[in-house]
Amino acid sequence: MPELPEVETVRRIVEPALLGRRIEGVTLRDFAGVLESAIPGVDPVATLPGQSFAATNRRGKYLLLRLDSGLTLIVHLRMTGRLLLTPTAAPLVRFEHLAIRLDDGNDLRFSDQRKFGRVVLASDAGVALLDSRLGPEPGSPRLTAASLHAALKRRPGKIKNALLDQSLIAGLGNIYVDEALYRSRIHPERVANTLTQPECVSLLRAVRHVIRTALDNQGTTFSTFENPYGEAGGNAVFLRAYGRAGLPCLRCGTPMVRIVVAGRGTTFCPTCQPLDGPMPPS
DNA sequence: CATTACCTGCAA
DNA sequence: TTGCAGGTAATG
Repeated sequence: MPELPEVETVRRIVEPALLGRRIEGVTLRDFAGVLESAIPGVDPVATLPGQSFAATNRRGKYLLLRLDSGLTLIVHLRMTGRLLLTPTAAPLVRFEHLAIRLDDGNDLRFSDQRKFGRVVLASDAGVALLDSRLGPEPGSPRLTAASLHAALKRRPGKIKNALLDQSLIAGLGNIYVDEALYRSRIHPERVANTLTQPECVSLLRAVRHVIRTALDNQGTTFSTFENPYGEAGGNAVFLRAYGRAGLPCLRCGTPMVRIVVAGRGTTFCPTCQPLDGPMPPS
């Protein structure tokens, strides 16, 4: 489940491999829908060859590969998408739907066993539109406990739903939302607009901690995530909530509970994360 | 606001 | 054989 740390891990690896490289050819296989155009009348397969990679950026869970023409390939891995750097000579394997041939003997390939991920060719206007739909990055100085508190005040739904909303904060997904709520001792079903200012301070600190830790460990590989060289991330051993249903809470020993919130499997500690708010001092 | 569709490998 | 995994768009 690639979230911000996984996508940023991918970006940091592909950047040195792509900058200055020229696209020599584009191959689409059975699932041609993986490559889309957001520009009417522009066919990516015809347009991409000859263009070179000029910059890489990331916004939330979107990877932005900017070309010297000013166009950008917007990549979203969704759940099982992978961006791979592979020698051109290596045969395309199952699930590799798109191969972008570079001028150094390597391919940039997009693999996805579930056909949810996309690579979209967009103009600067398309990138700006995407940017406008997303909230601040977790590390942005524009995001403060006060701004988070104010935004949550307008949210009558559950805090987990709010944190999964990319227009509130960009880049969080199921894993890091559960981790951040566990660290800040907030029940995932707490009504967002009831969070106190101190809870928002704690929650934002927790969000930044779990994202930074995952980045430091090149992302979480729970089942499928791999970086562009096929290597797993090292953050799974640092997870304290996600995937631990039925196991003892690492703080108090209470068995962790699994519920469904926002249609997602959600793991939390019923003792450390009470629905009625912060625990009174003991 | 919440829930479902999309998709398919895999565990139970 | 069934249902779970989940990011996002679409739907209720």
